[in-house]
Amino acid sequence: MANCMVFHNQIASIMEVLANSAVAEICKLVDDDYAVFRLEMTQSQKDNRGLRRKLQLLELKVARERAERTLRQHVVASRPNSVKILDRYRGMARGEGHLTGGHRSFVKPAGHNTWRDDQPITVDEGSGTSTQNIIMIEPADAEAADPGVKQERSEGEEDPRHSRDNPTRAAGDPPVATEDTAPAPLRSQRSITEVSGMPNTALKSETDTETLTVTHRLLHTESDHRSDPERQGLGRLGCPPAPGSEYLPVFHQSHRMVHTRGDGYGDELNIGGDDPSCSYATEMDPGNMPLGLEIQTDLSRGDWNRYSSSVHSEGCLDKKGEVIVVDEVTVKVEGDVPPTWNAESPLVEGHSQGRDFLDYRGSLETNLNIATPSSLHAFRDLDPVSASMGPSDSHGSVRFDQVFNSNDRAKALAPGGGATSGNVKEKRFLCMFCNKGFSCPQKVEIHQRVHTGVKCFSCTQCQMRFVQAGDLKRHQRVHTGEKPYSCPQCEKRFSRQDHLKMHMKVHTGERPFACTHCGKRFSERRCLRIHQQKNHSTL
DNA sequence: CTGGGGAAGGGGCCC
DNA sequence: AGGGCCCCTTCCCCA
Repeated sequence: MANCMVFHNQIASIMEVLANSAVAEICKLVDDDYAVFRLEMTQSQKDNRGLRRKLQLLELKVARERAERTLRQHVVASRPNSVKILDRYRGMARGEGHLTGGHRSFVKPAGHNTWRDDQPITVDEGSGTSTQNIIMIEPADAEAADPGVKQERSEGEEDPRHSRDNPTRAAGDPPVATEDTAPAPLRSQRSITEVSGMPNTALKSETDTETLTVTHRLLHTESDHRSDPERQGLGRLGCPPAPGSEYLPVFHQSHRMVHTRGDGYGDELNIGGDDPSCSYATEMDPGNMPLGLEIQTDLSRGDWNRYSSSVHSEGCLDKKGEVIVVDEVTVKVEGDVPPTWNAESPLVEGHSQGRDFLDYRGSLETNLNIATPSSLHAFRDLDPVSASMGPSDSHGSVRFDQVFNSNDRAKALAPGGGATSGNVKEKRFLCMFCNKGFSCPQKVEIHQRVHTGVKCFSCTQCQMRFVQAGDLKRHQRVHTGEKPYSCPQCEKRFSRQDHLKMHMKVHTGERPFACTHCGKRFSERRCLRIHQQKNHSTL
């Protein structure tokens, strides 16, 4: 019996040893295979990256050739050596171009609050049917030729639409018939030629070139110049101390828009950056992406993605405020500058202190396609928002005529108030969409929601969403019925003070808007406009 | 009935 | 956050 037990134990121990050795062998085999597999994977990925780079280079080359060919066809003959800047967005941004169809596409270069007399402007007003207006701004080289002229036009050059900022009004003059103001005169001779009906390919090519270049620069500098407000000790709403004196374009972008490629590289991304407090979420369907976005995402297949998590932030509720701060090292212009590179764009001139500054609009212009009203709508429709939210309604579209307050931009970039001034509230952080300056990146983020269509604040009682918390709060009075403002002259109550103010005109008989044609006065600008359109239509 | 204008209500956005 | 201005739409009244 004892022998039997001993034998059994020996058998058991042998079995255990055998099992252990088998497991060890299996593990070894798995490890070896896994190592080989990983090696192969790495090699494949390396090959893929190499092929992608080649592809991008080829695309770049083709795009550049195409752009050059197109430029040659449309170049303005008067300045053969000038740098051409294709700027589609400016025209669209002001509600011009094809957005308003037939409106003049007279634009002022972004970030450029001055117009020079030596630059002819050619405005094609008769091409309202164009679906693609391209503003070619030239030339940068003329700036150096006559640097003093722009000082003469540093103010009072704003779009008459923005009468709020009109100095004449500020001086106390009633805003009489502001709608009657003639369309913006050709304020200078800046040579802006709108090329109507230019094929998209031309613009796409330009954008392609710029995007690639900008992306490469970001990649090269990201690790060194990444800005992390939290790491810098910034609070949620804190504004950073001014680390330098340059204007800093703030690069804010929803990373989800870049991460939806689904090509495997997205796995490397940190997608945990969503702000949980924000009910907003953006999903871009690659199939529905605007053309320009595809360009960006093409780049994202490569090295771009691995950096994107640090580049992007949702920015909802101002929690993160991550920005890319691009300093002068980042934006050094090298010799091989694409024709559209804004190395000498007006933006540079706006704060020239011998520093180089690149306009990232070219890169983001790919995403600017999102910001067109139609695509914004699509953008919203793609937005699942919160679980309580249904499909987006028709509200909330971005009105570009309001968005682009050129006077603000002028103030932001004015020599006295810009980077060269000693103002405490330097507006060093630029919106990359419209170049408007802000004093801290958080403000830029909030502002840029205007362009991106990001609306973080949703109403719990309806499907409305808002860019700003205050807007939501104000909106909720619609549901609550709260009307804290009462008219002292009558029983009427209002939910908003400005509505009460407007109402008070009923009692005061104030009619500040007068028609310059017939003298009829109106209490509202809208009424005057309608009146003039119907009775004195010159539009 | 229709069009013009007044008034109110609401959203967008900037300061 | 609140104030303020812009714009728009809608409703109503009246000639």
